[in-house]
Amino acid sequence: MPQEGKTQSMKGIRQLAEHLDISIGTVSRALNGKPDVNEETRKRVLAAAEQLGYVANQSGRSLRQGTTNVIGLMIQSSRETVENSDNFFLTVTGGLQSVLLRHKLDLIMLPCPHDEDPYEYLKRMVARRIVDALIISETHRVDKRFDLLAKAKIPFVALGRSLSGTQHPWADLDFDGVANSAVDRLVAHGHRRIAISAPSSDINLGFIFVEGYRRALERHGIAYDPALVIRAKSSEQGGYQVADELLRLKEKPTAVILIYELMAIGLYRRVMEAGIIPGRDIAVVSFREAPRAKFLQPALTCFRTSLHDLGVELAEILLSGMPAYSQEYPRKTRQTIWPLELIPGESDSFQLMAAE
Amino acid sequence: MPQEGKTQSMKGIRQLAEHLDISIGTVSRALNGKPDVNEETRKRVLAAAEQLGYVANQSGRSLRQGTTNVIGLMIQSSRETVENSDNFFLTVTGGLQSVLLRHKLDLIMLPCPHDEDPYEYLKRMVARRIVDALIISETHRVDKRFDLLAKAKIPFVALGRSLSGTQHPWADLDFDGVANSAVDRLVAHGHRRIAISAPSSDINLGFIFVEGYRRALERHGIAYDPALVIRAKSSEQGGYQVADELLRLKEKPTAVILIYELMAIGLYRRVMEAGIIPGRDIAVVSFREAPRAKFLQPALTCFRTSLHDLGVELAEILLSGMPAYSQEYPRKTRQTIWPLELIPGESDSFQLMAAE
DNA sequence: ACGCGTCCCGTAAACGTTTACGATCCTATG
DNA sequence: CATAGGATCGTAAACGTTTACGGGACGCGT
Repeated sequence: MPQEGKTQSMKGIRQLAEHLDISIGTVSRALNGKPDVNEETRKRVLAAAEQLGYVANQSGRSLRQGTTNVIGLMIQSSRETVENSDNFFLTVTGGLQSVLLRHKLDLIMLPCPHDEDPYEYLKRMVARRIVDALIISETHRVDKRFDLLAKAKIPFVALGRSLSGTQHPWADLDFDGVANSAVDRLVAHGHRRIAISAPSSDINLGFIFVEGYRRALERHGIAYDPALVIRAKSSEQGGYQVADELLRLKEKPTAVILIYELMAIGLYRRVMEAGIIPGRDIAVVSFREAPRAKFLQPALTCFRTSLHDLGVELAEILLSGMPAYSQEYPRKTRQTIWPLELIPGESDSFQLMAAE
Repeated sequence: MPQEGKTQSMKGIRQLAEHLDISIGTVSRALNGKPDVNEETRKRVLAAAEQLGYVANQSGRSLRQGTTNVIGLMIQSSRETVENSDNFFLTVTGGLQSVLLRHKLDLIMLPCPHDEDPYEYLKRMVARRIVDALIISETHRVDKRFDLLAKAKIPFVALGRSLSGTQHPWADLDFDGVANSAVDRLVAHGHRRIAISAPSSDINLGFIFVEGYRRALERHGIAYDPALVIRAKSSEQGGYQVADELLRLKEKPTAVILIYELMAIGLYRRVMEAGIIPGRDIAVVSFREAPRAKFLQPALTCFRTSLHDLGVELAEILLSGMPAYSQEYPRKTRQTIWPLELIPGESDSFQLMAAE
């Protein structure tokens, strides 16, 4: 056999078949691991495919079997959510891929433009049938996207819970737990007047975080004071602003809970401008652990989680909802509250004196 | 005609055709704006498609015309590059989409997993024929991906220049210019001993940045001292480390150029620990303008650019290389060095005394 | 009456796969 | 020997589009 055609055109499975002098059907079966094919011919086919660099045309395959083998992760680019910063999504993506790739499922990210309605964007993507299933993020408290996906019968999982009527699968960080642990810890250190910062309560995260905080206070018999809830952006400036507003209060808090560790930089600065030293005069606890949290002085007490593993969890929830994979990923519950672990620093390690 | 079937199955263009009692070919032509169709029937078809929610199946269309109408933006998730932080990619993506969407081209992001070779990943994506064209980022100084794409004849543009033999299209931030302007400005303020921080010179950015710096010094008749080039990570810790290394030098620099504004936070802290005050005892200039740059004290002198517009530029370069769009985006040159603008702060605003 | 051009539309063939079905060969069993 | 049945393979029909091609209807000029 002549050794020509190393990198020739390779039009498709048909050429591969006649190069091997085998029927096109057998080649397809060989490539896809179907049973009705001699092991030796399968070897030959795979070898030839490798050598000629043949890869099945995705369009043809999709058209025939109605499936694309692509999973979409829809993201927005609003700056309001804490998740946007850093490489939150890329880390989660890593976890997602680590399980999806095992099933030859490719992950793509679908970035919804600023100026387009996420609902309309999603509708287009769904209609185009470019993905088999979806992961949607930055869910709002009421989010039409759930109904759309349910009606279109396309499997999905949400990164972030919602209050939608239909029970849909989701995984979400345990912001409730974070707020609880933070309050518990601060109360144990003697604090009674604890402030919190959070994004707008329209964003689900903002709602849940403050709810957890409120209930934790209640549990400790501390009155909930709306003045201690500061809505701010999740940035250094946001932190600065939080400190600024807190300093204006008549009864100043002795502790503050932040939603994003970058805010601590601004908060530290602002309170120090006022002669107040974090970790001595005011306690600070923050979601979410990042290298810079330990870099601050005093080191920030914060909450850690593995976003990679959260991605794994999301992928498993998603696959459990796809008929082709559901027996491989059986599940009792398809809603996960993802735990976080408190990493003690020195920003809240002092004990408050008895006197209020 | 019965008003049923508002949200019925809608199998495809065939159903739409027989619902309208028109041939399938005409429907297709009507939808795609082809000439050979009566304007009135076109109206009818469009109305019916809208009402029934019909959208062409992408697989079928792709199969037939060999094009997917999807553009891919390949990204990695290495933390070594400055571009990874913040929402660099999301901002560029916005610019890309603003022009691509006008041509009904959808943009998807292709995240290459940590543990996969970018070259192999790209090969898979190309072979799958999931995108018509590609934007690749985080290019290395020698990058096999260019040859792969050239051989596969798939249009692409690189975000970041390279030294590949084949002349490929790219757009890149003007790091050379940044280094030049920074040096010029610092020299004008009386500095002669100027340090610089950059990522590894394997990354193209690291190479170019330092090269620009070296040539600028030369131009001013200042000797290039390798001890003043600090390779560090683009993070707070990196900035801290840079300061740390600089403080160890016998002849300490009076100014430092950073590659990433977040590094300034760490650098500020470290030098202040040593009793050195930024903006008074040492000048700091940094790429790249971000909200936090103005938030620092003293406010950081840095370089600004519109990443959105960079995305627009990238998209136009890309389209100019695609036969179907090239007449709409004629171009003389398909390589762009994207300018940045210096935003003066107070971190380098002092004049150095004559004595060295 | 005839030819010709224009406008619109229907027909059918492709695009590259997968897969149901049937055909062939071979072996084992009665 | 006859038959059953498993192993392996070839054939052809789908999947939903787009588009080249041809044809009918009509108007207009000769």
